[in-house]
Amino acid sequence: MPVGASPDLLKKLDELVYVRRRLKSGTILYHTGSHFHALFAVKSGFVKTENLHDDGRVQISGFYMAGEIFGFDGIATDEHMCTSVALEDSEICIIPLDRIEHIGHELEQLQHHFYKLMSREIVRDHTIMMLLGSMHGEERLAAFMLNLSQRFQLRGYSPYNLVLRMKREEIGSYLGMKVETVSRIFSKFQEQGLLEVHQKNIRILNIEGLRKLIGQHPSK
Amino acid sequence: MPVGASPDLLKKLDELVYVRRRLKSGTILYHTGSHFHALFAVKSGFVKTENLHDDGRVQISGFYMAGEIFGFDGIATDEHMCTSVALEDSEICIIPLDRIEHIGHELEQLQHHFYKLMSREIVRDHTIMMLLGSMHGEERLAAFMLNLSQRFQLRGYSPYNLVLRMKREEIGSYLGMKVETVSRIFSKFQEQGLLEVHQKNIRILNIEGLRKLIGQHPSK
DNA sequence: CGGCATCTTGAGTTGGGTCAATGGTCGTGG
DNA sequence: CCACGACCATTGACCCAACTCAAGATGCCG
Repeated sequence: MPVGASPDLLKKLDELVYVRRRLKSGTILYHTGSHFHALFAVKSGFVKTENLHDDGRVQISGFYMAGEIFGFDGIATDEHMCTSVALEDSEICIIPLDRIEHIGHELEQLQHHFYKLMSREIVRDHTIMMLLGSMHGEERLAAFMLNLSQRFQLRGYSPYNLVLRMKREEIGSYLGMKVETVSRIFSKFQEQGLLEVHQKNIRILNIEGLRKLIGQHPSK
Repeated sequence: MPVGASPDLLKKLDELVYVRRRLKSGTILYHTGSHFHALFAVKSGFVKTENLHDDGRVQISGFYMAGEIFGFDGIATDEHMCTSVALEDSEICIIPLDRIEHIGHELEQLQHHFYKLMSREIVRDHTIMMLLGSMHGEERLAAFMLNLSQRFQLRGYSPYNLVLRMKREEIGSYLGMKVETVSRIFSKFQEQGLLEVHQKNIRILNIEGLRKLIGQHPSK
């Protein structure tokens, strides 16, 4: 699920960075319809991207943490097709696409790296589609926690003590369920000794238990 | 939702095509884990891509018709992350990625075209996520029919008389619901005079009605 | 300390799943 | 040309996971 970048690539990215920018929590970086001019790399903090439907429904399509890149949605039509919002005070790097394409022209490997990044985003999306299309609530939340845990570890944080940056409602939107359901499942996981939940602080007590949960009800 | 290519691009693609290949209905073109070596353009016919979970669950992640390109899932790790299957006798073109990258090196516009194609796939996936995460069965099927209609039109077929190439079960897998539910909703749409359903032949009688259906139950 | 947002929990409802039976359609072989 | 069998689609009856509505609980910030 994570869309990350190797340290190697990150070094090269430094040459691409146009500006760094600080975002207050809640800041909208771009929204649906705004002109695409660059990709964004999360330097620190947490960002969500969400798709808004006319009738007011919202679907969160991604959460991005330090080291991850987002904004690929804007390349197709030169207009962003979703909205990105900082979930906490964050710092992001702005990477104009034409610069990638230009430097990629000289540095064939960089071009390939960017194809890989986009492909990874596609694979990640397919994972979410699998989750939304064929898993039960408990499996979805378990998969989500495991994914976060893995990404935290990748970024040098503990894979067991997570601090969620999003609220329950946002988790629900991402996983295709209502706040109440998210809350109930958290409680259930706690009763089962899988997690310890204190607000946004989650401690994973039984990671194997979470793993085994997925694929338990191969019904749906 | 569609991932297509402009006629302009298609012309350039001709230079990239390595081989054409005929596929019998049911042929697997690549499967999860197989080595990635090329992208594929549908010349004629119909192809699906599906993600398989260990426990046997299947999630169809895309349907591709003439003029559309698939296989981007393999770029991330040089291994395909899903399985592609021909839904009817089809003809496809094989486009090695290194050739794209090479020619793209000379022809900057081509490189940009490919970024656009991948971005379009990402945007399409987000649409499906929205559908799976926040729509009811009826809305999903309505959105699916409208999307197919639009793609048929784009390829020069009637947008009203559709011949489905996939079975109900596959529609269900794509839309995150069971065969029976797909069938029930088709029947309901027919009763309401929105569609005329004869097996895989669907006639759209009231396209506006279908559109209005989406966003009707902004609940979920 | 008060006010507001977020989170949790309970009770009742329902959309869509499960299971089971029936009905069509098509391809094959007698 | 018709009969058989395999596969696919439809329909009905029943059930359950997740939704809705409503009430509290908890935590955060001025």
